[in-house]
Amino acid sequence: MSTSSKEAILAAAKRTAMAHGYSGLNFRTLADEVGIKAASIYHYFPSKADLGAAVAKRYWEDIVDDLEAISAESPDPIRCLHRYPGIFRTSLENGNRMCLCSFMAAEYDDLPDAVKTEVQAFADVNVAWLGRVLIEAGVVGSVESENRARAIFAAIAGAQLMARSRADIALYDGLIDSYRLAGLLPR
Amino acid sequence: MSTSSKEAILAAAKRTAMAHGYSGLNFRTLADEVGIKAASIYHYFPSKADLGAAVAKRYWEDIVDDLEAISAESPDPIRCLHRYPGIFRTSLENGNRMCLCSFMAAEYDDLPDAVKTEVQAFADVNVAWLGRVLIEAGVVGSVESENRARAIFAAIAGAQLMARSRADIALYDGLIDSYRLAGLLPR
DNA sequence: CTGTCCCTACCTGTCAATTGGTAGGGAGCG
DNA sequence: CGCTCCCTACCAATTGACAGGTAGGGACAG
Repeated sequence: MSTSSKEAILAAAKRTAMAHGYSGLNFRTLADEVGIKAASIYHYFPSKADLGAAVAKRYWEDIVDDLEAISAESPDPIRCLHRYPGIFRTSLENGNRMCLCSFMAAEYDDLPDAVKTEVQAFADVNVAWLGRVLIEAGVVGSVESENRARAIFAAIAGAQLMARSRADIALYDGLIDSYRLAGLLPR
Repeated sequence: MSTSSKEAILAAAKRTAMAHGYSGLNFRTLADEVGIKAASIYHYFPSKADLGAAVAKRYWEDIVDDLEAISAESPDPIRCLHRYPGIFRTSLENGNRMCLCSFMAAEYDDLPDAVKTEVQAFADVNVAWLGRVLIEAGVVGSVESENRARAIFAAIAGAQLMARSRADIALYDGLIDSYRLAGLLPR
């Protein structure tokens, strides 16, 4: 097969979790989408918690790739910062989905520990990248960079959440514009 | 009884939904908390969708009261804006819970239409209040007030989400500080 | 004052569907 | 043979929902 079942399971689980969260994942629906039987998923993932953790981990690993791609393609750090909101915009474009880890942040209380860890890692890699680029761009000093990075990350997650609740990408774009106008993001 | 069963159901459902979302609501657990049987809830709410809509509606109605209280107690609109983040902070203080409607915004795809309506109403009343106070404070003109209000609302919702995923109120406070430093919120 | 009627506020019992998870088997490959 | 990959056939628990019953109280006619 061109893609293994394990990869297909991860891909389908990612799509589902971005629309319905961790609690919205279930083995039968997932198996149908992949074209195998529910019990077969247990061959690759011993439990739902393991699957959830694997999906969340793969999710932030993919985001790291995207961030590195932006850095590689845009030598100008300001240009990188301009492109950053596009990552979250993509989820909305893709069937009004949202960031897996934002959804799971809401589900925090019901998440297995292994999944919580990966959700936090997602925020960490985003904040790390943002902090680095903010310093390069000279937007803030190294002391404030992490706080500002967190603020940008949280604000964009909130914008995505609000836009999703109206199924309105233009609302997302407007919020990003407002963040720039207000001074949270560079112009 | 001092409080009717209907009110007790609404209160318990609110507490649960703020921690586990709409999908986390279930009639048996709810009934146990109230001290009645699951079937009895149907006497007050014909379906889970009706219960969800009633809880979300009550939620934003209570927020309207809180906002009016802030306006009444603080003649200075800047002081009102300073106090606004406290509303979302309270949820975190209360067992690391989060805004009911932020949670439900994530669950958007699985929400009955009646519930969606109330979730959007929550955002509307917040944005309306913020927009009004922003104008009074002279932070922005009447043209930009709604956009800025939405930006503040979304950013604070995002801050709450991020703080919840770490069960860390200090993180929330830090984010609000950063919003002020960056110019999104008035100093 | 009394019997009838209907309402509110619950209850017991049950159902069908969905869920995460398990036991054990089989086909094919090295 | 042993390993990978996937299957059939289950199970127990949970869930939203429903049917039908009952205790108590108020209203009101006779």
